[in-house]
Amino acid sequence: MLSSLPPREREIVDILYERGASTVTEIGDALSDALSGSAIRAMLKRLEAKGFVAREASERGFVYAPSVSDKAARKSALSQVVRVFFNGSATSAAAALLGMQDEMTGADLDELEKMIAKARDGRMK
Amino acid sequence: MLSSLPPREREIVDILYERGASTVTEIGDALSDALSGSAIRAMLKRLEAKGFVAREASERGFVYAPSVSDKAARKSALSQVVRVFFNGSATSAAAALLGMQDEMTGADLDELEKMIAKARDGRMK
DNA sequence: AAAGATGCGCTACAAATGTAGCACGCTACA
DNA sequence: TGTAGCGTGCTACATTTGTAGCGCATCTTT
Repeated sequence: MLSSLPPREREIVDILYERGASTVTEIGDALSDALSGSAIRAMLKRLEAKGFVAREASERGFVYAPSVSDKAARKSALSQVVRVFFNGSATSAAAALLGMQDEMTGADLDELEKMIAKARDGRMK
Repeated sequence: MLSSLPPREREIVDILYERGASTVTEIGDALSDALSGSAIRAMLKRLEAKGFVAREASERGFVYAPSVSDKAARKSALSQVVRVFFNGSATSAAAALLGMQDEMTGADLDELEKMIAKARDGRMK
């Protein structure tokens, strides 16, 4: 599980999920505080050993990417938050999301409504 | 920030948010793998030093609780996930929540719709 | 081809984390 | 009234993290 990673390693995989496959240099730029390249590489090596990231050679050196699918990682992260902070209620979580209005446009709301309708359809079998 | 905690400490504060104020023994029970009481106490001590938990004496010994408000913690956790996994789109995140249907009842969906309507009202000022 | 840049993988090491053991004080109850 | 049980606070120690430095290839650029 992602949440079982130490802070720095965690930060790095987060960056990887956030911006997709990246090189060491790119990761360095995205990092909250500047680290030496070798430090980053050492982290990545551990992450690789633990099976959280995979790397692939390319022109500009190695590019690193999370080895757990975005989908799975999302789901895991979400259920984690739902369980810990919302007493297991996905609804409450969604409601809280709604509350963060600044991050939601009117169009977003429309779309969400559609999804609800759809979910409702799916549910009545 | 919570996410900057090492795995075990993280697990402990999660437990605290999940079940509210708890004693060392209760935390021990909730832990994924059994730890000695003193180990847990050492963790809590560090957490306390870092300002993440506060303790209060009571009949049955000390009870520990998160010192960051649930509300703030929720918000922080949520934006974290939204940023990392949903490209900053709260909507997408909410949609994903919808997708986890097993965790949503029909009544939940109704309620959500109401909240959307409300959010829409709030937005057109 | 000399002289910089890059990018890479060690190795090394300080600091933080994870955990247990010990000794102490306060019940409770045989 | 001693002894068995908790809950507590050290202290100590093994492991894991976090980070930098060095030396080696490449790739550029004169």
